[in-house]
Amino acid sequence: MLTANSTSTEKIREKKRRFLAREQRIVDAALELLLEQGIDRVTVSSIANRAGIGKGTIYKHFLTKNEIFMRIVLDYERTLAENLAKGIKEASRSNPGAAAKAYFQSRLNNPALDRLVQHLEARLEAEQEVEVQLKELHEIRRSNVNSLNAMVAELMKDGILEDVPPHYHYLSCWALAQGAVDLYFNKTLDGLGADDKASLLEYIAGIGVTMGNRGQLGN
Amino acid sequence: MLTANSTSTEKIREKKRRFLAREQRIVDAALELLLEQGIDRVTVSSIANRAGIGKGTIYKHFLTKNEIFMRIVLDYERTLAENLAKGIKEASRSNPGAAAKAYFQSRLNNPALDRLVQHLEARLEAEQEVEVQLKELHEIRRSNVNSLNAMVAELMKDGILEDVPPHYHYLSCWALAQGAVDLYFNKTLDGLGADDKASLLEYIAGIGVTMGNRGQLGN
Amino acid sequence: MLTANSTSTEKIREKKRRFLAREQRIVDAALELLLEQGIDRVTVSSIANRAGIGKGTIYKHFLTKNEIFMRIVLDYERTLAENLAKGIKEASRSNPGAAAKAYFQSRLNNPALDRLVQHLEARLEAEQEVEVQLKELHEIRRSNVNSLNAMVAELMKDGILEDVPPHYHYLSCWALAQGAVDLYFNKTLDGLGADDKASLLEYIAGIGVTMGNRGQLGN
Amino acid sequence: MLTANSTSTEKIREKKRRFLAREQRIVDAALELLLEQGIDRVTVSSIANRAGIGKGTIYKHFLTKNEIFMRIVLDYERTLAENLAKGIKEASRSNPGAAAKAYFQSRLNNPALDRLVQHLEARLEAEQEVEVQLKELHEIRRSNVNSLNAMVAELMKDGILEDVPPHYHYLSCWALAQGAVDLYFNKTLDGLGADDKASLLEYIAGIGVTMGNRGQLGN
DNA sequence: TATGAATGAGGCTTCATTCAT
DNA sequence: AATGAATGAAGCCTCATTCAT
Repeated sequence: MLTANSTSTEKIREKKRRFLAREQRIVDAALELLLEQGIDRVTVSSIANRAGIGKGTIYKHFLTKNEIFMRIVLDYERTLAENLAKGIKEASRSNPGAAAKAYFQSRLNNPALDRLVQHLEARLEAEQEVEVQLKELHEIRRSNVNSLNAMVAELMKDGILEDVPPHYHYLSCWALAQGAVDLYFNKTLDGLGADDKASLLEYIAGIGVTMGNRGQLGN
Repeated sequence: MLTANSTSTEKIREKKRRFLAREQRIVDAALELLLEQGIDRVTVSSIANRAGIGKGTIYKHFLTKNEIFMRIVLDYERTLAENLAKGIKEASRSNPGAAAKAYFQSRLNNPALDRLVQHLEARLEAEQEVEVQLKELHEIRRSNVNSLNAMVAELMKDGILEDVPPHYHYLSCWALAQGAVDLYFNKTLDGLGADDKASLLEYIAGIGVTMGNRGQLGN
Repeated sequence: MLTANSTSTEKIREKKRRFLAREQRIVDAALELLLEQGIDRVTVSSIANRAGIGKGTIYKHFLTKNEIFMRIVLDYERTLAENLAKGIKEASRSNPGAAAKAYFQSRLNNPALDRLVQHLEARLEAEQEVEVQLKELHEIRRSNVNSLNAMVAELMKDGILEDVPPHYHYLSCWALAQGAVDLYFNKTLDGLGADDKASLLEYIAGIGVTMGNRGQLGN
Repeated sequence: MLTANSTSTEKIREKKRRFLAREQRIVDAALELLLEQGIDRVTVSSIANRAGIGKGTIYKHFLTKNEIFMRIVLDYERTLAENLAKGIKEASRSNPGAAAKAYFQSRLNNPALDRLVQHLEARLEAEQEVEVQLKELHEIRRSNVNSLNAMVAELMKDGILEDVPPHYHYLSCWALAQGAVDLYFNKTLDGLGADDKASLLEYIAGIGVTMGNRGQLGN
């Protein structure tokens, strides 16, 4: 009996595992295609093809095409939140820029992906069919915002940061990251070599990490 | 004959004038709709309706729908270039941030429009049908780049700016502006009041105007 | 000027005429196919093919496929209402069954069509997309009902009809007609010859015309 | 051996019993859903869910979805035939309307079901995949027809019924019942209260039971 | 010259049926 | 034997573009 039971449990688990693996395959296939061909050119059919499954199977995992896209956005935002959380933990008097650094690294690490996610979100933000997930997205961000507010308040109390409303600091940071990503893909930069591009991003990240610092001015 | 000729010339001119006026009406209508309803919801039909002309007439002015969008992008970029040119002219030892300020003002003046143009460009950059206009767009930017390079080199020679490759300066500026716009529309910020939002943008613009300044460092 | 004007007016009229003619072609094509192949087998594509037009053209005339079907139902009901109205006008002491006769003739004249319309209505009555038209349909019927109530009340006052609620009379009539149509298509009757079928319908119509009559009993 | 054998036989019987029970569960589930949601909205999946079994299992019992529907139609027709047979047995000089009464009661007892079955049959009558069952359906009806013919002939001989072809009598009856059911569900009647509706059906049934009677005429 | 009706490629989604476990 | 994940045919609808008037 015991054996039979555990076998059956295992089977169910195995099934679930495979189901989730396939779901991931769908998301991965979609992501690949989005990066390769652009949002407009990705169809449900092409995703299914790339994932090596039938078109109908996709709809066992996602209610609509937009839900797949939304999933990509949420996954990205969650990873970002994790990295940011780590950075916030490290941030301290001796290392006040840790959070900003973590944030920049996370986003500029794969600029193409970051930019894709931005554009996906822009398209999804008007679709009611993903309203729920959009709320979840904003929830994740709100939670980050709270952590950041706390951290920044601390740094300001220590005189490390300029005394402006806390969110000014990290929102500027965010803006710079966002812009850096767009910059990365701007065709006007195509004249620059890859090395030069990388240095540029580093330079910008440097601005992001120190901007608003009192330290720059003082000691 | 002379009278007749001049009359006929006038007629032709009048015709041209009206033709151009209508073309502008199309572009204006498209822009209105894009801002009101989002890129995905704007159809050629709706543009024609809003412009008060027939759908077919649009195709006397533009070969494709994307050309209308491209036109909006180009118009925007040209205005931006003009404002930047003015700023560059004003920039000097006593007012080193004039260019950056002009740039930020121009873009953050109407963030919705700036963001729209960014997204339009993102969608158009893979379309061959507007290849020519895309080149023109990059040409405008390249020309700005040259002016900026000259200006920045001057400021660096005067010790006002950090000694990094010149384009680092204005590209950072660009990135920050780009990001500020995205920030402005991020749903997570919906908690902030309009006043607070405006202050934030000002704060960011302030960073943009001074970032890279030696002054900060060297006191 | 006058000529030009009248010509232009004519042109517009001609256009409208052709537009409506095409709309009718769509409806006719749909009706043909529905009768030939059954509701389930009729697709928008097949309607377009039969009508000799493109698939997209259909959507210039109807918002959805169901609207075409609804149109057929409404057209039928309107014709029925007209015929009934004529019958009601003719109904009198000396010819009390005129309305019933008109009604039966109208419906049993083309039983296949009548049955189709019944089935179409059954399928459409749950679709919100034709809610408005459904209301219109019920409006037409309600209006018939009022006329009938008046007529029946008159006949009852004259002692020609049994003294039951007025609507009992015509609703029985309706029921019988409805049933006669179904009967006509019942495969079990396939053994009967066409002549016999026709006689049967006549017999049933006879019942319909006289049922509820006092005259039969008392004269 | 004997015991073992009988046990094995029992087991097989038990198996069959359970198999049939499940088959009935499927049919019941389908019927429930059809009545609740309408034909178009019932899917094989939903039937399986409601029956509490897997989708695949349904295909151990029925070759196609339409076969389930066909089964419902046949079951209904068989019940109807039984009730009619009882009515025919009771029909006599002193109670000539027994058959008609039985028929009306059977059909008007649950109008929703009756109407559903009509619509199911209409959809199935063109499907070859249920050709065999359709023949069976018609066979049941033909058998009824023979009994009815005999009965009506008897009543006519006794001068109770009008002297028209025998099938005229019961087919009129059928038609009226069919129509009464449709009537019951017609949205135009929604103004009537439930009581009034019931009275109406009774009135119609009354017509059905006596129509064609000589008694009416001959007083 | 301006028009807008006509077009049809192409996208998304549903669901009856199959089949490996 | 029962299951339900996978399948893909088939249908509806949109909209950029064309072209006859």
